[in-house]
Amino acid sequence: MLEYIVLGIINYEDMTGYDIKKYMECGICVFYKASFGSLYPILKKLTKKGLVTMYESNNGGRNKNYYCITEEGKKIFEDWLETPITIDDGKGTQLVKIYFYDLLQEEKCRELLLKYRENNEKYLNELYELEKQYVTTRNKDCYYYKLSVLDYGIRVIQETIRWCDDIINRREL
Amino acid sequence: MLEYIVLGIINYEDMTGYDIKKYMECGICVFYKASFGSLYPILKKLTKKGLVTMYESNNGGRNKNYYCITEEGKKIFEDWLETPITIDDGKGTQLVKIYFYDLLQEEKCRELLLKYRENNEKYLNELYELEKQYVTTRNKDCYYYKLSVLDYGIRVIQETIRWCDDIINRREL
DNA sequence: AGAGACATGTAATTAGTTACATGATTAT
DNA sequence: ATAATCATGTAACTAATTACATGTCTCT
Repeated sequence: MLEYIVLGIINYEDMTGYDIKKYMECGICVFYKASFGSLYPILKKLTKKGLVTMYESNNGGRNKNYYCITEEGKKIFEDWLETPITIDDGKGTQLVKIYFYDLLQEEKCRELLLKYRENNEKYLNELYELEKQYVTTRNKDCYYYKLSVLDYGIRVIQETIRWCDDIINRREL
Repeated sequence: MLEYIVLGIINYEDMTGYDIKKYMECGICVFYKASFGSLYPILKKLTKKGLVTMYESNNGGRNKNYYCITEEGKKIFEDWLETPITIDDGKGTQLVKIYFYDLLQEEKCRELLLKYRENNEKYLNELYELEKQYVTTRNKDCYYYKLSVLDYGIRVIQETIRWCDDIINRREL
């Protein structure tokens, strides 16, 4: 996951590892937090794979290692970006893809968002099913927090669907 | 994390690894999904640590490996349960603790939930700050999806706070 | 001179996944 | 009989964290 995020970020602009971390802290952090301990090794790995290249640069000051995406890196990133967003991990980290959706054509974007919305609807129905089972087979009072947790899942998915609708229709946020 | 969930589940009732997985699929799955590849090794690890014990049982049918929590296991689990829920991971997996909150005394429970609510308020303000920076320093149209992602984070936290209020006040869900 | 941010990295560890492998029991 | 579900496990791999280690630059 982080590999793709890194590719996506340096796709906008060449950056150092340190810059990438700072960049992530203004937005992507909502879904994903990176540590230097994962970031630097990933930059080396991507270099070895030929998806990025490194060059040193000293704009007046000290030497810094800048990373730049290669053509192959761009391709790998774009393929990832265009694969549908899955919800089966339950953590929503896949949602980070949407952060980069301004790179997609409007039509593709709409298609992917509608697909994602649809998957959320399906998942929501599964949660409703689970809830129904709880309510009918168990004593409600003993399971207050267990039901609450299910309710939380339902609320988040409901909000996700509303949000999808809003961004698909480009409503004022 | 999964270690504590496993402890929490067999704390209710002795179970096999297979049972634990089934059990998780009715509720906890909202936050956490386990595979057998992680579950079985964890059961062995917990046994080695002395937090659970294993016994074979054949209720008429084939032999199955049942796991039972020890006194020490209970202690470890309860300590984990009573430590405040963190939100800094951004994935919300820590929320799974609430699933087990019926084990806590009402007062402790309320205290932990209020603390969690408070942390969410703080985090929400950080997100508002980020959003403000985006809106003032960048061209809004180029950053539509980046802003959307921030907006999503904000909405989820807002919903989380509402949900906290509802369960603290034991409102009908 | 010292604090704090900038900058890069490694080592040990933790936590988990996927795929594979095997076999028993139950319902149709 | 055969498919589905029950049941247990291992091996190879992936992904990440935390703590450590080092040093530079900028501002006050």
